[in-house]
Amino acid sequence: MQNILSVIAKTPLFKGLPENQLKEIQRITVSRSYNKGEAIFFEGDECNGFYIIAQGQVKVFKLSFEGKEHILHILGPGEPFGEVPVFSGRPFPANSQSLVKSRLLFLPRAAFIKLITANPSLSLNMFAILSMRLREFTVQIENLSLKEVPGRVASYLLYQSDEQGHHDFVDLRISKKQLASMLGATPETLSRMFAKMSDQGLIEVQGRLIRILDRQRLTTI
Amino acid sequence: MQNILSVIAKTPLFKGLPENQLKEIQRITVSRSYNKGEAIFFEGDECNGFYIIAQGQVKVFKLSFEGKEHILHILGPGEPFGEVPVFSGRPFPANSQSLVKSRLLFLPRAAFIKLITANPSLSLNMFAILSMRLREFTVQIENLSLKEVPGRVASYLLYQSDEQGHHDFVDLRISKKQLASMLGATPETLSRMFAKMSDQGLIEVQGRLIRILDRQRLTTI
DNA sequence: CTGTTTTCTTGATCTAAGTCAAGGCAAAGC
DNA sequence: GCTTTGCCTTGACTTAGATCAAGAAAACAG
Repeated sequence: MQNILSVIAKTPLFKGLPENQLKEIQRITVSRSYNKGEAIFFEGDECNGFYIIAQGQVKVFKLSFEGKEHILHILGPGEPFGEVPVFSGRPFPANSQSLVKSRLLFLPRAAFIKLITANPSLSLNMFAILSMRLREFTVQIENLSLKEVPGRVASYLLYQSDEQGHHDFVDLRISKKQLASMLGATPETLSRMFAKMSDQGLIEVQGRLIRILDRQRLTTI
Repeated sequence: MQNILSVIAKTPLFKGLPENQLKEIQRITVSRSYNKGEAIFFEGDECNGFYIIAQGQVKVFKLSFEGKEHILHILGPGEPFGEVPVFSGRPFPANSQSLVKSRLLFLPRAAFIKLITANPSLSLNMFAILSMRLREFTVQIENLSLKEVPGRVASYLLYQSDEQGHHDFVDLRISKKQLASMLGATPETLSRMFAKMSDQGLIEVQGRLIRILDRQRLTTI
């Protein structure tokens, strides 16, 4: 198990900060453990801090009135979440749940705001992260409203393969049910899309590993 | 025509800042004019600054491969836009176009970063703005993927009536075609929904003015 | 290893909403 | 004034994807 300091040092949020600042951050963080399936916060909860993932995997999601779920983010080690309401001063806008056994670092609101006020380079990092989230949401909204399911699947695969640094395969790293929830579709539909795309020679599905056979054609869907 | 300083002072991004900081911001801004329909920037353009609307109205939108347009925002006086890529150092993620004759303030990237580094309270104000917008996107995603068109129309009307400070009517202020685009639907479908909701005694449509007849029932759609 | 639970796949059916088409209306321009 | 252009509405038709259902394949717990 890594110590708090090394986790903090690797988080993009704190990149470029001097050692003494990192230690100061370490002083205000609290480590918390969550079991698989355990709730971290609920939509509407008051927010008195945000989280950084030390180990594990977490989902942030919305629930419809009928209990249907849409996953907004799936986050892994080093990534912060729940930071939005820290600044808006409003309750959490979505739910969060641990997908596996996870260890999280909790940063209390007041202490963090003090820190960020005193440190311009931390501010810039935070701006970059918030901007990035905004951009991701922009893409998600674009996909949901302009593309149909096959198009969303294709752009997800292309985006992830870039992100993972490969050009001919993608490791989904999440269940297909969860992927369906992220793409705004049902598991049945996603399954059919994978089958169809396989028939068309676009991809090859082996469990959670998707081999990209025709990248070119995939971009035009 | 208002002067630059009074526009800056009213912008949510800078509201509440002391006079001297406002003047510093004023010093780095450039005023630019745009005609109706004129492009402000395109998706993929390098971002060397962002904009604030002094006068007029602007849309920020994405284009699908087939040329279908999805409006992300319609912005009016005092509202900033294009600030997202300033910090992440990425190109513009969407297109922007002036809907009417507009005057915009342009804030160059380099000068602005310098300013922010020197002003922590400016940062905190801007964090709050970004966070609010992220919250709004969260709601938009929820609406798109968890609700059907009638539900989206209903929540838009309810949200806007609150926003405008009325409880029994809404002035759309944009064309129904544009509204349809914002809600991820076609103009035909929106028209049918308005007709249906009128039949059901939920609303009354008079051009761009929508009278809310049964607020209670509208929330349950 | 074995039973249990969850995930995944495939088929049959249904429906919300998109597309195509045509007519009416209103604002903008000559 | 008239004409043009774009906006809005309504109808007929089509289709993408949801739902329901049931079996196969993994993942998990004891």
